[in-house]
Parts: sequence; C-alpha cells; structure tokens
Amino acid sequence: MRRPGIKEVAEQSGVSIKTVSRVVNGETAVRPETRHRVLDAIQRLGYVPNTAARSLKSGTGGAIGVVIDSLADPFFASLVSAIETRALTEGLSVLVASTGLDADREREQILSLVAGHQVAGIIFAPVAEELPYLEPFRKVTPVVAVDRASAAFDSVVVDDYAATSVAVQQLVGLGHERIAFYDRDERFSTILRRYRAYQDVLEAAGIPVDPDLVSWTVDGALDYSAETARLFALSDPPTAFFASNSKAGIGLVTSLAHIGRENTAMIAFGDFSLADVLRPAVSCIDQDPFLIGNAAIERLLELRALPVSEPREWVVPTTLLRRGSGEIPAPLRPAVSAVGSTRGGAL
Amino acid sequence: MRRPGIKEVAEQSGVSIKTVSRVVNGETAVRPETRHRVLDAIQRLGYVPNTAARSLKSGTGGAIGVVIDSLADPFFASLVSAIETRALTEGLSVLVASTGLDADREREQILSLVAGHQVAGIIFAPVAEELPYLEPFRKVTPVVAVDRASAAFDSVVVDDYAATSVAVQQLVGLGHERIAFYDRDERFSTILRRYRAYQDVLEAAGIPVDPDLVSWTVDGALDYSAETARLFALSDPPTAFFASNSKAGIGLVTSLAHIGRENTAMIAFGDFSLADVLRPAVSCIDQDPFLIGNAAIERLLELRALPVSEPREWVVPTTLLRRGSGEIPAPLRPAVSAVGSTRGGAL
DNA sequence: ACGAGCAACGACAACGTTGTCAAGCATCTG
DNA sequence: CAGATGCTTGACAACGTTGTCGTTGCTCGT
Repeated sequence: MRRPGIKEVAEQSGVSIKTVSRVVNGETAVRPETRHRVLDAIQRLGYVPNTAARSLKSGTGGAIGVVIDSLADPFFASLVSAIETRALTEGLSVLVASTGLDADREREQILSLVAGHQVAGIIFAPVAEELPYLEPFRKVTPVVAVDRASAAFDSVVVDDYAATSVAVQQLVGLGHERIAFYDRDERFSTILRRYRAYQDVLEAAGIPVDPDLVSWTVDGALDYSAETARLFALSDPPTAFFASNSKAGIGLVTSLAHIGRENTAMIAFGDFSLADVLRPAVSCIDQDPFLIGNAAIERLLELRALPVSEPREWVVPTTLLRRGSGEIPAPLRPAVSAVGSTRGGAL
Repeated sequence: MRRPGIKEVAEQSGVSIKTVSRVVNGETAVRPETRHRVLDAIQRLGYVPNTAARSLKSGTGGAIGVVIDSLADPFFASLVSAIETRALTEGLSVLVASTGLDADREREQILSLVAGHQVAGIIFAPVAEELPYLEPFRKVTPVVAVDRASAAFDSVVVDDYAATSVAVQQLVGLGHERIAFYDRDERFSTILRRYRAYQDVLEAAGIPVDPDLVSWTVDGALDYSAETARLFALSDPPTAFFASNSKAGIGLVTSLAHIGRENTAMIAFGDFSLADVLRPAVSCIDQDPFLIGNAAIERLLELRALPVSEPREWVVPTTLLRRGSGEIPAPLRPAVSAVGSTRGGAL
C-alpha cells in the first residue's frame, strides 16, 4: 500500500485531482458539499501533501533556512528555537545549517539551502563580508542577517556600541582605570564595534588604552586560563574586565574561579545560564536571543509578502543586568612612583 | 535569467540531460572527457541540483528530521548540533521540529517531516507512548529514538537506572538518610527509571522512602523556589538532593543560593554549564549529548543502508563527575527517640 | 424563452530529476 | 569479416502537485 497522494483522495471522493488541490489550498471556488466530501477522504486516508512536489511546481518550498555558527552555542540555539516556534504557526519548517565560522562552508550551506532546497527564506549570522553567490537568488529568496550587521541585507542586531559604552562607563565610574578587554576576536564585526566603544569611553575619560590589557583570539582560539594568568602577571594588572561575548564571559569566570579571584569586577556582553547564582553574581549585557530571533522571523515573513524593499537595520534593545560583579569598585591604589607615572585612583 | 537546471548544463556541454544526471550522481559509465566537459559547465553555470525534484522522483529527500522537546534546552541543542555536523558530511540537511512536549504537536511535526518532506530518516525524543500513525512509513523511513526509550524503535539512551544508583548510593554512603528526589516528572520514562533506582537504593539500605521528600512536576511546571522552601520547612528536612535532570539541577542550585544554603549535598542527573565553577562545584551525572547524538545519527545511517532489522537499544555510557557537592557528608545526628521524635541535626 | 454571465469543476501540461530501455559505436572472437 | 560483446549515450516516461484554460450547468434579465 503506497502512501496516498492527491490522486487517491480524488478517487475516494469522486472528484478530479484539481478539485482536491483546490480544497487543500483553501481556494473558494468549491461547493461546501464537495469540499466536505474531499476533506472526509483526506481524513480517512491520512493524506498529507507532498512538499517536494509542491516546491518543484512553485519553485519555493515549505521550509526556511537558518545558518549559524553552531547550535552548541546556547545563544544561537535559543535564537533558532524562537524562529522555529514562529515558523510552525506559519506552516513552515526550519532547516538548520552550521558554518563553524568557515566562509567556504557558509557558502556551501547557503547554496544548498537556497538552490538545493529552495527555501522560502534565509536567516543567517554572516561569516563572510560579502556573499556574491547569493545575488541570483535575491529576487526570489528573502534574506535576513542576525547578530552581525550586513550592508547588503536586512539585519537584526543589537546596539553593540551603545550597550558597551554604558557598561565600560559604569566601570570607569567606579574608579577602574585598568580595564581589560577580554577576547577581541577580529572575525566578528560586532566585537570590533564593542572594542571601539571600549576605546572611546576610555579615551573620553582620559584613560590610556593599554594594548597589554587586550586579549586576542588568534586562529579562532583563546586559552582563557593562560590569558587570565597573563593579565594578572602584568606589572600593572587589570582591576576590572569587560568580556566581549558570553563565551568569553564564561571562560573568564571559570578561570577567575580557578585562581581564587572570583571577587573581580567584570561585565560580560551576553547573558549566560547561572550568571545570577555565582558569587558575586555576574553583571551582563542582556542580548535576548528570543527577541532577536522573533524580530528576524517577523521581518522575513514581511519580506516574503512584500515586494523588494531597501535593506534596513533593526535594532533590538539590550539591558545591563546589574547583578554585582559589575558594581565592584576599584581598589584603593597607592600613588605610583617612577616612569609608569602617578595613577592614583579610587572611589 | 532563471536558475540553471540540468537542462541548461546539458546544452552548454553538448550532451543529454541524462548524462548530466549521471555525472552529478557519480555514476561510472561516463567517458572521462565527457565527464570533464559536464563538470566544467556545472562550474560555469553554478548549477546546484534541485532537491525537490530529486525527492519527488526518488520518494525520499536530502534531509533528516529531528524532533525534540525544545531547542532552547541546551541538552537538545548540543544533541542536534552533533547530528547536524555528522549529517553534513553525508550531504544531508537537518530539519528541526520541536514538540513542546505536546503529543499532538509531536504527531503533526513528525507527519509533516515524514509524509510532507519525505525525510530520509527521523531522530526524535518520543513524547507519546505509541505512534501508530508512523506505521505506514516504517518500511521506507528509518527512525531512531533518543534520550527516551521506545519499544518500537531503535533507541539511544543512557543507563538511567545504573547511573542513578551509583549517585544515590554515594549519598547514602556519606551518611545521608534524608535524600530528596528533586523533580519527579511523570511525563518522562527516563525520570521514572531514575526514580525507581532511587527507591531501590534507599530500600536496600533500609531507609524508608518518604513521599514528602519527592518533588513533583504537575501540569508541566514546578516552582523551584517554592518547592525548595517546602522541603526545608519539613519537620525532618532533607540533607541531600538528587536532581533528576539538569533543568531541575539548575533550579535547585539557584533556589539554594537564594536562601543561602549553597553548601547542601546534591547530585544532578545531567551536566550543565558552570556547574564546576559554583562553590561548591556541583557533582553531576554526565550524560553527553554529543555522544548520544553521534550514536543516533550513526545508527540512522546504518538503518538507511541496511534492510529492516529488529529494534535495538543502544546504551551510551555516563560518568559521575565528582566535583564536590555530591561528596558532602551528612551532618551528625543525635540518636532519635520516639515516634514524632526530635530530629534536630547539625554540625 | 434565450443568451449572457458566473460558479464549479476537470483535462492537461509543466516543474527538474532519475529509471528504463534501446541505440550507437568500437573492440574482440573465431 | 560477420557476429558478439561491452561501453557510452540518449529518448521518454514518471514522480505529485498546481497553473492554465476550457467545459458544464445554473441563474438572471429581458
């Protein structure tokens, strides 16, 4: 017994396949009585329309593609979760693909989704700066970028610069003059924006930006324990940390705990699980993945209906969650003597 | 300019569409020179085979379906991540669908995947006990259950009973006689198995199982703060906790912290982020989602190739991560007298 | 009563791909 | 050299669905 198609339904209800198609697609030109007969047969046979045939005919299928760094990252997982939930109400499925931050793989995945699966839309966290190969599809497949800005597409982001400014300003206001920028990862435009805010706030406060206080991810990896040790071994070590993303925040918290320096001032960009249970509780810039995911899918659905429109940037608000670690004042410092100059600070 | 199909490639390289198809599918019966001409044209045109047409023809498509409770759950997120990574190497995409633990929605999602999208296989965490509607597809679509056992399908699980036994035994060995079973959620067969192990270990040790020490999830929700408060308000409160899943573990840790009782003995089933940074670090039964996901996808790939075979259960090993919280001994207790009795305890 | 107009429905092609079958061609066998 | 064999290739149908267009039968206005 093969699975029933539109044909079997037609036979069972004594109408043509076209009429079944009409009923399934909710077209109006069907007599109520006929419609009822067809629905009955559908029910009885357990008919489910074949998505493949549908998208073959219509040129665009019943799924949307989501391309992200990795699902193992809780931020992206929640993002996709929000998207999937909303997509379900629209009768759309979600195809996930991960890039592992590799531009080639990003290309491969996006092409597979757009050209292969003919997705009804793409939501993605861009890795490469430009995606020329996507051009031929622009007219037919709506695309929304998330988390990272993109000149060419609609994008849903948070105001990295403003949020970081508030956080760093708070640390400066507490007397910190040695603030580490923990994990500057050149691969992400968002982090570069956060770094710029860090720089600007320090400069505005007359505090020199010390390259020694900047931690770098090189070749995609940063050994948090080693890096934290390096920072504390400096002749003039940091009194506060700004973690540029939640992974770095977790790494920092962990490495601080390992060396028994839990009680260090820090703020992380991006909330993480249990941040409020640690002692001290970790102050975070809350960048809500559900909010971002929702905004992205809503925008995508709009784009599906609308004709073409100019790419826009959609900014999702953030909050600074003041939990404790970001409210620790700088320690009193004795006046320093020689070359390194007087950097007394306090309260 | 339409997107190029097999037809355009055929024209460009001066062969028939069938030969292009042969090249694309890596069939051998093509002269190297012809093959080269075709590959050239494919390259030049940026041809990508249309998945919809393919699965329409073959009756089974280039994606596998993964159906889980929610992607927002880090356990499932990592699980799907492992699956997606492996699927990519096989040229398969991943369709995710969440159930929200609703059996009806599970049905809807699975049918959409199997009948609608004609997925090449299904990996799912079963909600309902039985899935009769899946029967007609059994012959053509391989199915693997994860995390929760299922009689009808191959399933990848951990040995809940054994792992729980070890954990509870450890607590008993440390002198605990009042061990709470934190979050008995009837909806999950895994949790019921863990509960049985808890019961059996206590009984074997001659410790009565006190219903007051069992926390229940009712209607899918448990207020962790209230529940923790209730337990400590008992005339004879627990001295140790067994959290039956990581969500409960996180909830427990959080609520303990809120009332300043961090220093309570506990073991959680399921590791979670930062468990090793908390003070005390939280002892967990590590149920590695990557291991489970990998086992599931490997099994699925096997089933795709193989003819039918008897459903089997695949048990993935777990480890008890002894980090501190599970190694806290019971407080000394004065000898107990009569019935209602004095049960004061304390250091 | 008669044609116009409309609502309901059906026949057929087409979407892009692969499976079936057969044809073309060169090489080998006796 | 005829026929057999093997390798490479192509024509055509089919997968399940929807769009196009045509057909049928009814209602309405005159």
